[in-house]
Amino acid sequence: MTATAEKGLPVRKAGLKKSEETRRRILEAALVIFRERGFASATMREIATNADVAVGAAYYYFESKDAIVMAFYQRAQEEMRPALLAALDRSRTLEGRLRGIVGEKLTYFSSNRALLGALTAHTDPKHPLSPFGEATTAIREEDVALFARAVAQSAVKLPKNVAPYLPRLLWMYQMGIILFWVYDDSPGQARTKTLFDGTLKILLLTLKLANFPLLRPMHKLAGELLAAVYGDR
Amino acid sequence: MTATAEKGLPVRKAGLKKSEETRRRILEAALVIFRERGFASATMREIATNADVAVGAAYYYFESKDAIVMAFYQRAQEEMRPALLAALDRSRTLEGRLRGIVGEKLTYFSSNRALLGALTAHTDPKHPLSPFGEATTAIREEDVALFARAVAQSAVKLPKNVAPYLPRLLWMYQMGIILFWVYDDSPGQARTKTLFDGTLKILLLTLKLANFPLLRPMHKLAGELLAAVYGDR
DNA sequence: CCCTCACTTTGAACACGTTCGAAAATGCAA
DNA sequence: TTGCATTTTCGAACGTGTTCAAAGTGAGGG
Repeated sequence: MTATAEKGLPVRKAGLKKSEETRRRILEAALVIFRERGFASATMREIATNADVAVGAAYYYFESKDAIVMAFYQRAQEEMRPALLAALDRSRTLEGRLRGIVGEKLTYFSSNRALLGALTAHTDPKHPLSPFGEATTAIREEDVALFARAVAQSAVKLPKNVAPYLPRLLWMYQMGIILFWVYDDSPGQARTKTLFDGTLKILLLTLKLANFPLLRPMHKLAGELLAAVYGDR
Repeated sequence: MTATAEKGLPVRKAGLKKSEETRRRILEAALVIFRERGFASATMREIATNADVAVGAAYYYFESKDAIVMAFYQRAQEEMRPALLAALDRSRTLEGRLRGIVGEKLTYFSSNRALLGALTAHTDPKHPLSPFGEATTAIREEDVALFARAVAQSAVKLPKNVAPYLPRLLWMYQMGIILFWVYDDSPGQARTKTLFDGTLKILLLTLKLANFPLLRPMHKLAGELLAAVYGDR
């Protein structure tokens, strides 16, 4: 080890203004190029050049090229927060709230659809950009909490053994919709709208039907399965 | 363009024995290293060295590092074919057949779980290794046909509007199970077994319940949705 | 025997993401 | 101001996947 700073986490004393400016400039330069020519074909050298720094500087502020996308994602999470919370207030029904959440997200990301692809591209939980990995735990949990609130005061009554998993299941569902959207080539991503409308109806119908006695064996199975796979947390 | 051969597709005259031997040697060397240290950290130079050729030769036989994994996948498909067909004959019930198919696959890949991860890691249909992409169309369609046969003479009766999609849905389901298995850290991948058993029960129960009049609105929704999303093919 | 021509093999070279030692800039206490 | 530690910047260098012009190989025809 040398005298170099350890992780790009300045010790916060003075001069934090200027360095934040630089970090911001690099991020912005990167996003412009990402949007223009895609994540893969963007070059760290080019990003650095456009931000008027040397490559090394880019790596002083961002651990890796992936980390830049991650920073974009984190910023998105912060910027979307108010709109998402507002969406919860706008409607009391689960349907309205889910429409609100997913709608807000797709709107927010609409000009960055390809870039979002860099995030959804990795299934492997060990990959730093995977939506299922450790690196994204914080964001994911905040999101799950949002769905928990969406469910909380709405009129959905579920069997006790599946209810605790509903927020996580809804998060998964939302993830699927977004994933589909990212790779949806239809004009205006019309197919995603169809998919969302259709699956949402089915979802709500399923929740309603869940209380019929006929489906009791189903609850039991589902509850046991969820407990086993998710563990106890 | 030079006098170089165009695509690694020899014109078949003489000497095809030797070149196939070389191709095989490269593939084998690569697989050994992939299994030992994973796909990512394996090096084309190392693969070439272990196969007693120069890097260039490796690229003469395989378009890319990814293409080597693809070759592994194609070989797997061929080698598994008899066992999969046998599994269909072994049982007449859908449950038995699904268990057979998934069981055979997981058994076959058990010594290459990490390597399979290189294939399942990519969601993006444009990625050459994505299970959903064009590059894997042939393999995917053969697989879907297998599920079609599995459904064909079994006793499942489904509403006419969803039945045509069942093979593709089952393929998706299987894909999900395999994906879970690839990243399943539990000892002996026990969680995957739990997941498979549980979801399979739910799946079969759903198919049974599908004929109850109560669920008619569900069929309608599902049928319309599937038609819209899958298109007409 | 040697020439031809397609097939095969070679390894230097390229662009990429990333690392790192060192220098420059900055901030602060004396 | 000076001296010193910390933060920031730099860019050459490394290992990677991949490309490509050049050279090697060998079977069949002259």
